[in-house]
Amino acid sequence: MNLSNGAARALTKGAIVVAGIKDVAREAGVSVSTVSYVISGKRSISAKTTDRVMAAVEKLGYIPDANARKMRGMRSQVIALSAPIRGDINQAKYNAYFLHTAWAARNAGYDVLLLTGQDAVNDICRVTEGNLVDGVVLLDVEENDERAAASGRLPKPCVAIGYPSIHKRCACIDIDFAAAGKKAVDYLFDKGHRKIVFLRNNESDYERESGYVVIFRRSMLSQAKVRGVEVIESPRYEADCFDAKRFVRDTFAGVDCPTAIINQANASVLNLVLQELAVAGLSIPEDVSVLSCGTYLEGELMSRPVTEMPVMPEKLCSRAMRLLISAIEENAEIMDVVDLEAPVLKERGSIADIGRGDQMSSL
Amino acid sequence: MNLSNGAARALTKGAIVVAGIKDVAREAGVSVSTVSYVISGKRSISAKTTDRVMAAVEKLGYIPDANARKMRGMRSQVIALSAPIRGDINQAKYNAYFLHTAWAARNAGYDVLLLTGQDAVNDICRVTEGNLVDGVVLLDVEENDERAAASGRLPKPCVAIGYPSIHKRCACIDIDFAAAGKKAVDYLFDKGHRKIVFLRNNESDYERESGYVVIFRRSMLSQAKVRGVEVIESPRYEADCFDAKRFVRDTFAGVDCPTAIINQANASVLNLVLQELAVAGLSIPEDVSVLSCGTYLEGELMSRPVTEMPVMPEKLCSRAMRLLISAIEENAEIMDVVDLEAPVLKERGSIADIGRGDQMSSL
DNA sequence: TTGTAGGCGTTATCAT
DNA sequence: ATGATAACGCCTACAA
Repeated sequence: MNLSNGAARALTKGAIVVAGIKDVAREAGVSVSTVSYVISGKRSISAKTTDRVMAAVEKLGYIPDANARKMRGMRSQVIALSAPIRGDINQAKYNAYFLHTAWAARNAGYDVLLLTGQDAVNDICRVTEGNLVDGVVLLDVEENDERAAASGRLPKPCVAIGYPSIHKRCACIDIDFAAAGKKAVDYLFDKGHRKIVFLRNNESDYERESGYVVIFRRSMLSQAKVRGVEVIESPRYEADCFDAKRFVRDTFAGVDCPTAIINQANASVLNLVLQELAVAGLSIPEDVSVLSCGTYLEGELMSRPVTEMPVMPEKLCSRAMRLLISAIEENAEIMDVVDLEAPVLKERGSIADIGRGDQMSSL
Repeated sequence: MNLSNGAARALTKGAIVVAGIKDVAREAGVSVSTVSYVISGKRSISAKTTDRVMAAVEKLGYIPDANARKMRGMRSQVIALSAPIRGDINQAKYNAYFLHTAWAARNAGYDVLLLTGQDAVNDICRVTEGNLVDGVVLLDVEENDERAAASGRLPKPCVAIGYPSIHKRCACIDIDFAAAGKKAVDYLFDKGHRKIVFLRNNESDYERESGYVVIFRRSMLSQAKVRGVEVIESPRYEADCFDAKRFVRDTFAGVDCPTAIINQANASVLNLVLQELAVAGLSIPEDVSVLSCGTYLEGELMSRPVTEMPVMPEKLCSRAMRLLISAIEENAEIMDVVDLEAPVLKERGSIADIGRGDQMSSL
């Protein structure tokens, strides 16, 4: 008999009583190990004992202490999600990734710890080395991402949603934006377009070399050169400062104006442009074709459907999570995995074939 | 001398070595308690010893195990953020709250654990009783919120951003939407408006009695009755299915059409309406006045500025966090706190005074 | 089938 | 000023 705490061991936290495994054991009239085994199911226990124990668990509302459990080398069942807030806090694009990551994690029995601090590398080290989390997902990965570069030192597996140039021991999941840039040009080329305007993303994303934004643009421009397609770039703008009226006026005023728009801006900006095109009397796709890339317009309220090469957060998140879980639970070696998904083009009738259909392009 | 593990105690996790406090102690040639005190600073240690210990900490990259720490009754420095995903996963409105909560938490030295599972009450119990978190923030609170109703049983403090009818032992932080509904009507009344169209939020929010949406509408309608203001309600619609063209046509076709819009829909819907108003040749505020409520348009890309009574997530989140932290760190009794902020009206020139200025209303 | 006991890494309470 | 050691709550090898 344990003298020091054989008596009522129920702890009071504030006004609320939290039962421990010993309380359950006493209530059920068995030993603590029996309770533990009933719960973990790692040993066969007689039905009668099991019932008594479960009844006690129910009665006391027993929930094992997550920390004591982890001290025994068990997993914490928590995934860290790194999404550093850089500059303005209005990062609407994160949202889908947050939710889908959390969703995928929960389905695998994990919770998500949100790391949004500026000092991301530090935070990640802290929670992995402190055994707070079992693995890490990197969001909003830049071309030269210091988190990905530091992932080599982490004691837990790590997956990036994105494709940084340095990715020591950190798996990468993304859409193949290089292929996407090429495909966008080829697709429009095949439909006869020879002069295209590129509607840029807001400038801050280029400045910090946000991975996909840069890769797509670079590849698109290079393929345009290959095909002999002329590309005009929209003027640069800061987030929430885009002048759609001016853009439309300047771009589509002259006689030899572009026949298509490749959009890399977000849904709001694109919506404003569509609106201004309508005001200017230009109809889609008769007067102007529109191809949106790196967006996901299906969930957005657009003033008209737009053909796009979407990035689907749900898919990326669930694949990233599957990979991470396999590393956590089956010790799978994922460090060298680079999984770039081929881009998909969703036709929604915003692109016209302007009929120089004599050429063919190979994908 | 401890025989069982006095030797090299550095644990290997995967290929990475994690040092424990014993390793640091051995490296520095001191006892574990000395290391602990150097780190916590709870006892004065000679400068020489301190230096040796810190050097060892640096060298080994020692980071205390968060779990062992918590076993000793320390805080986990983690806040749970409950934002159950109901129905579709495209809950863009959550985003600002996620980021601002995380931001406020980090400033106070806490991380955020995201709980988005369907079974919110269960998740909250699990993480609070399991000592995974020090406190809970409730998001997207409904009129009859089961989480708020269950908060009485939680062993950790809890703050709701919202104002549910039942809130046992759970503090509430929100904007006073009842006052906001009243103020919206009074403001337009004072400017001479006597017939108003209410642009509803999407239907799912009313169905599940999302707190603020319901409270605002109810109070607005009741005050309209008091003032003798006629209110037409926009047709119901599901998320992402709003027909703006039709709404504008049906509402502003006749001779005796409304002179003002009170908007409760999100920025996308409102943008579509503004667009259609322009197409219909109606200008703001000359032909139609617009007052948006429960939105936060400042961060959005609107086709024109709109006067609004904004809900500012940053403010709510930081107040909620302050309150929660005071409960956690100073054992403040916050259970009975209900903190409803007076609504603010941001003029942005979308409302006309149509000049029956003979009446005055008291706020 | 069930009970006993040791240990996970840390902090706090002793003693030195 | 520093060291040894007993908890914290749980899991599991070993004993019965």
